[in-house]
Amino acid sequence: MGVYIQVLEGLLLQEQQVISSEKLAEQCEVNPSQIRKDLAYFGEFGVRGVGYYVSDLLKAIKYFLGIDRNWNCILVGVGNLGRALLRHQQLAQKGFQIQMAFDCDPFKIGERVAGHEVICTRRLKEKAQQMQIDIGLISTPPERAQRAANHMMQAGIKGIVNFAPTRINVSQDVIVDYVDFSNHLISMAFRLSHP
Amino acid sequence: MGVYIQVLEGLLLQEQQVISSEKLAEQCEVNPSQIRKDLAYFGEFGVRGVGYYVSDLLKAIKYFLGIDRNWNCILVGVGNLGRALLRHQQLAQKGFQIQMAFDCDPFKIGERVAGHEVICTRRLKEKAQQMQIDIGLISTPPERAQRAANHMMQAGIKGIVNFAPTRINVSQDVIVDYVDFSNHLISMAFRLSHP
DNA sequence: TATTTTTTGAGAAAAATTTCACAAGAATAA
DNA sequence: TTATTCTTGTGAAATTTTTCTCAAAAAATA
Repeated sequence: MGVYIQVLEGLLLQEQQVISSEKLAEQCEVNPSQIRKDLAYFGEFGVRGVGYYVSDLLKAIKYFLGIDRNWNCILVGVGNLGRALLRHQQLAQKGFQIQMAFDCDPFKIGERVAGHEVICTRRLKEKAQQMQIDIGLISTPPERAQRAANHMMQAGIKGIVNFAPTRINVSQDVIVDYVDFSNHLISMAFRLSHP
Repeated sequence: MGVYIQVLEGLLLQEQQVISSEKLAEQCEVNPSQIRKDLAYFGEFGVRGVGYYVSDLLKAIKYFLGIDRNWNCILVGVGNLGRALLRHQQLAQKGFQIQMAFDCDPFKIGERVAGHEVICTRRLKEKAQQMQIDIGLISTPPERAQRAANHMMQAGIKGIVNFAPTRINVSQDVIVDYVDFSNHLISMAFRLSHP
């Protein structure tokens, strides 16, 4: 689904107004039927004999995915990855704005990174509740991920994206998504060794 | 599959020698049958009535996935994400060693990042061929990703992990894997808006 | 206007994945 | 030794996902 947005935004930039499922499929490297099924899932957006209107389709997808608005995020763990996330343009552009950055290292607290002052993690609840925070990003070392998650839960955050390479335990009403680059490299190693 | 490794390494650290598919499933948040099917795929590693020997299982999985050895990697694009990848301990620990870093920005060329001197991307072919490079990582802005991929293909690299949020075109014998964090945040936004 | 071409939407078919259910092997207890 | 308990490996069943196929709608052409 994210691929569709990526490709459609590219088309918009090239000022292409209409695209068929076949052409879109080519660029996304999937089957045309797949695309039609996916898009039909949230309404009839195509026009038979014509294709899909790029701009309308993009709006519809974004609305459907819930990214037609801003999502307030906070980040815990201002290491290398944390800094990369804080400076990442792409996220803010897509409406995922990292509003605050936390770390428990006294040497980092007070430092400014990409326009944010690094705050002590213990002040997370207090600080995060001043603003409605939707999503928490964890980029701590694995051994501190659970504590970061606990702080986030105490602040009432219901969505956690965990970049630390470890599982975390959360209450039932909290959604966790795991991101681990090593998995991609492992998958690559596997594919290269089984030609 | 990557989850299994993560959890098993945790168990190894806790010096737990044996684990049942049920317990492993619990920690990996999957179905026990799933685990047994997956593991049975590359041989009979369990012992009925007992479970799986953590250390043996880990070795077997790593062998099967092709990560029982080192993989030489290079990176193109020394921006924020590139720096985070260069400094990322996890990757090197898993045997994915980033041997060289390239960038086309004259201000970055010559700079040292995590023990690597940043080299001009035009010298990629020449430099990479001095050592057998297995995998190329792209962490450039999207508009430079294709060029980075071309350089990698010219150097004979057959596996590309693309962190830039754009599709790239490669010859048939090259494997590409796409990594895009925004997709994870999009998926989170979707799940939070459809409770 | 009628015919041909294009392309969607959706039901049917096919393929892949996940889960169930249980025989069989291994350990423990009686 | 024999019975009981545990837990794997695997064929069958269920579910999900993907692909195929084609009627129907829209545009282009004659």
